[in-house]
Amino acid sequence: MTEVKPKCQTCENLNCLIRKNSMKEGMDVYLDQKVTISCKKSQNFIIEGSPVYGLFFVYKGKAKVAKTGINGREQIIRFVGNGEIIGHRGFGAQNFYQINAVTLENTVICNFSTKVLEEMMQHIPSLTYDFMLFYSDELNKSETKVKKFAQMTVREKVIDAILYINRKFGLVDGLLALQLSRKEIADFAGTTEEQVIRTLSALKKEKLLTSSGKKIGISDPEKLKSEIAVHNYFIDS
DNA sequence: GCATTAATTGGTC
DNA sequence: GACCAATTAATGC
Repeated sequence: MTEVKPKCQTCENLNCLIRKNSMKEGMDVYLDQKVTISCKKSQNFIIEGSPVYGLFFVYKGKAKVAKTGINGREQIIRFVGNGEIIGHRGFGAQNFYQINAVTLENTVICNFSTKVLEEMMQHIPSLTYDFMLFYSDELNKSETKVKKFAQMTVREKVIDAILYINRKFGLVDGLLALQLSRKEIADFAGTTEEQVIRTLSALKKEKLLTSSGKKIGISDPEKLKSEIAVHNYFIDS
C-alpha cells in the first residue's frame, strides 16, 4: 500500500461531485482527510449489513453494487465506473449498508468518512446542491427500474442490460468494454442465466449481436434500441 | 495437459 | 419462465 493519494484538485474524473467542488473555498481541509484504497479484482469492499463508514468514489476501475436475496440469488443494482459514487444510501440516518459492492477489476477507491462528508455538506453549499441533484436523479432511475422490471419481457430486459453496459462503458473493437458473466447479466436484468444465454444466441442468430468467445458485440444498435423504445430505453436507469 | 469454472442445451414442472 | 441435470467450451495452474 504505497499508493500515492490522488489529489482531488487535479483528478481527471471531472464528473465526480467532489472533484467538481474541489476548488471551492475551504475544501482543502476536508480533502486532506480522504483515504484512498487499492482493491484487487472481486474484492467485496462494502458488505451488506456492515456499519456505514462513509462514502466511496471510484478513482479508477469498475465495480458492481448488489443486494443478496434468499437462496444465493443476487440483484445487481448498478455498475459504476470512474468518478462514480458508491454507498450513498448509507449517508444520513442509516447506520448499516443495505448493499454489497464488489470490484470487477483492480480498482482504486477514494473514501470520505461520514463525519467529514457531513462537515463538507454543512460548509459548501454548491456541493450539497450537487448531491441533492444526484439523489434526485438516482431516485428517478430507481423508479424507472421498477417499471421496467414489471413490464419488460425477458428479451427486452436482456437488450436493455446490453445497451446499458454499452452506454456506460462503451465498446472496444466492437465488443462490450465491460466483460460480465452470463450470470451477472442475468442478475442485473432480473432473470436467470439460462434465459440470458438463450436470448443472446437468439439475438446472435438474428444478427443484432455478435460474439467472440464469451465477449459480446453489438452489430445493430438501432434495431436493438427500437425494440425497447416503447419502454423509454433512453432513461439511464 | 489436467482441473476447475463458465457457457450451453435439453428437459420438467 | 424458473430450476435442474448433463454436456461442452473456456480458462487457470
